[in-house]
Amino acid sequence: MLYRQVKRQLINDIQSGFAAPGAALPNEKDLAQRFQVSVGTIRRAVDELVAEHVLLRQQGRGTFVGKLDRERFMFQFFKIVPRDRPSEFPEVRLHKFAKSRATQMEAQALGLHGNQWVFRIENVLHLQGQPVIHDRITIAAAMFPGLNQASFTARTTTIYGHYQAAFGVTIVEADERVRAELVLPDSAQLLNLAMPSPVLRIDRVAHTFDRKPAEFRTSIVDTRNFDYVSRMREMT
Amino acid sequence: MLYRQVKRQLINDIQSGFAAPGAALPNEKDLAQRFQVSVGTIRRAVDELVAEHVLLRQQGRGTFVGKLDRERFMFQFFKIVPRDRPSEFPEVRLHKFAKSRATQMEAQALGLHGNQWVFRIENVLHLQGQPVIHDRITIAAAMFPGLNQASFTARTTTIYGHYQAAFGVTIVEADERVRAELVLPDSAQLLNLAMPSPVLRIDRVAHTFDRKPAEFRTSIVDTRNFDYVSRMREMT
DNA sequence: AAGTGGTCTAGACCACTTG
DNA sequence: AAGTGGTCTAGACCACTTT
Repeated sequence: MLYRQVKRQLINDIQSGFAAPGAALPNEKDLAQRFQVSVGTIRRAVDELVAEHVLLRQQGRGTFVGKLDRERFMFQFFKIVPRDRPSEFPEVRLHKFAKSRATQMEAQALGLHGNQWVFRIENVLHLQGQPVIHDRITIAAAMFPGLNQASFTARTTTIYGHYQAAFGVTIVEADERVRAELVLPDSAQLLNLAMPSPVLRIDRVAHTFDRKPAEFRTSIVDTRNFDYVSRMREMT
Repeated sequence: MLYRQVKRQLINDIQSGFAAPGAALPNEKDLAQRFQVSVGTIRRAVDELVAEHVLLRQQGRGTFVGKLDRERFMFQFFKIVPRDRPSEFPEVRLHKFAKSRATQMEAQALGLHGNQWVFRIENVLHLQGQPVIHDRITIAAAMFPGLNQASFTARTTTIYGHYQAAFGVTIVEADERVRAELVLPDSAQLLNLAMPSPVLRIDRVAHTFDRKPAEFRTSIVDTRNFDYVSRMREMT
């Protein structure tokens, strides 16, 4: 299980900031020397991290730490697509930003004990010029020290890219539970929906390494013109 | 790209029935000799098929052709789970079985040209004793020659297991599009729902090897007590 | 004890990117 | 031309299952 130890070390390098998002790793021979293992063992460890999109290999160029930019967010974490059109990056408008105590449900989803402080962020996502998604995000204040509305709004990347660049929190996977509901008044107003309308509700827990929960998000989606897409394959 | 050729050969062995579901493959050394490659190349090809759940490796015992039994169906293809309970295998009740001409939408989903014959199968799936899912399945008659209601009903395994055992059609992946709708009268009656009720609608295209479409299925789900779950990771 | 897959090694050669 | 990752080889040794 040498390759497991190598993988763990590489993850540590990323979490500690020693290997920054977008930066190149040493070549495989050098890594092999550093860890005192063969190149094949390095490749096995890197193989897994590439499969998880944590690292990115480019033949002839090198191996790089994955950045949570728009492209990666769209293909890995954004599953709302137009019914008969190509996919599109949403326009995100901040609706609310607050700091308060976690509810019991939030604490459970985020693995907190007691009434820890959390940030609560609400966004309305627009597609093709129309409001389509109402997001409520909850994150533990302890994991994102110093976060505030100004810095959050001033970010130049995706929300997950901001978590990664500003707080060293790399989101690597997410679990979602989806159901159909009648829209509630607050979301109806934000999404310009009549009052009984069916909407999709998505509860997502996003995790960083070692399946540690980092974000809880509930999305209300108007699916008159958009679908939630899912591909069933592999599923490790 | 030798390992690609080996993988293709192994898939052919499964599709042709030469390697039957549940049967053991020759050991890695013998495979290496048969294909005139090294064991490492065999391992690489088998690695990928194991990741796709087409093959199953058991240390000390051997490598086996994956069977689409209840366990595999549940963890790979059945994503409707109780909100606060462990998952459960559904009781499937046949509601309709018919042979007719494909609609344009079905023909497109299944990659047919013209008004080919299709089987249309409707099921009601029960969970915890209650009707929860209304399935409409469409499959091309040409891909399932000789299928009839008697043999379909008499199957002793899952529907996908039946495709595999009786017709050599192995489902390996599925694409789904999910949305919220108000239930229509026919589904409302089958699921005992009042008449405006929000339900989940899932359009699924299931594929066999080489992404060849094999089944189109629309599921209407009562999500008052159940969720559609999805895990975002890897996503090759 | 014999047979299976699981891990690791050391090295060769190829394909691609960059200067 | 030099440096990177991608493929393939041949073999050693380990862990597990079965007889």
